Amino acid sequence: MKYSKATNYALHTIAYLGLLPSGKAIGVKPLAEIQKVSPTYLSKVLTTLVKAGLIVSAPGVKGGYRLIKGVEDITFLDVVQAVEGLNPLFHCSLDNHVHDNENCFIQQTMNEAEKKMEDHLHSQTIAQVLKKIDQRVSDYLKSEAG
Amino acid sequence: MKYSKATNYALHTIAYLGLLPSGKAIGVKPLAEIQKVSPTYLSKVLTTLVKAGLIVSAPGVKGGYRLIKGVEDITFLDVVQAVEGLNPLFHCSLDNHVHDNENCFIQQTMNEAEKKMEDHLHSQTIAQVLKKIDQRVSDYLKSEAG
DNA sequence: ATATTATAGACTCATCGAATCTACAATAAA
DNA sequence: TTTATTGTAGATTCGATGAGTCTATAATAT
Ligand code: SF4
Ligand code: SF4
Repeated sequence: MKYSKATNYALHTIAYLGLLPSGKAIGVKPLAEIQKVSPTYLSKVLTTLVKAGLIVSAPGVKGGYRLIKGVEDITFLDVVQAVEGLNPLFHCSLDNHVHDNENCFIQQTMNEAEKKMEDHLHSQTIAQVLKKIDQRVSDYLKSEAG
Repeated sequence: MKYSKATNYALHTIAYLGLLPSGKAIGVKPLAEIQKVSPTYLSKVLTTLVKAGLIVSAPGVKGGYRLIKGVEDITFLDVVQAVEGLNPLFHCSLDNHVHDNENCFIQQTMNEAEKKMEDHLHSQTIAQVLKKIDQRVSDYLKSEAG
């Protein structure tokens, strides 16, 4: 079990967008170049973020992607769920309702555990990334922006 | 991202073993029958639990699987990690060490979140499953034991 | 109009979960 | 010691899905 690469790309892209001057958009090409991924694929990932309401996109010459909300209002959970979806990590194997799913302690425990993880992801914002990010990372991202 | 079916089988099997009289072993066939999975595949899953030190196996006529420790000493985390492994859910995409991995807030946050989940899984034991398990489940398991 | 940029869909490829099959090793009971 | 029983290991298969490519299309600023 592991997070998809798409989640990785999404998190990094959001952080990168947070470094831009407010309201400024940037195309997928430089974003893809930094992360060493193909533009078309990254675009596909970013489109899911658009649909999730985290960023907006605009075609055309001065188009690209930009944040909607401030980075202090975007949580890790927002990004992770936008990419990974909302299905629980653990799912009961029995389709037939032999068991009382409501009161099943196995499901309950597994879901509670997942919730703990989600709670933490919800408590951390992208703003904190930009604050605490290692200076070298910031410099690197800025230099790659060209 | 989701837990494998193997984790599901493992959790249920451990719970089932916990229902047996102390020290008694049971073969893979009834275990597989209850969970509607092939014996050979379940055996493969259980072998990983053997290697993880959660259960012991014995070949031969009166052989089978049985628990080593009491159910109050087996945590969800034990079972989950035995099957899913120890690799973190999130892994940095950059091989080259352009960034300071130690201080990266993205990795840090994702790993902390995973740890929250693990902490909860560590706090819950199989004993609690057997205590809180819905009576119908218990009855079902026992009846299937034949 | 035209260059630029995002989007959508079909498609490919590799990986991995899930499972099967078979051969083999170990053990208790006869 | 033989024999039936049971777990183990390896090779192999199958399908789903993550990851990515390619191409065509739509939208927009200049
Ligand atoms: S014990 Fe819980 S998780 Fe397992 S089959 Fe029953 S309801 Fe599902
Ligand atoms: S920002 Fe963190 S997770 Fe991303 S590439 Fe750098 S070290 Fe890795």
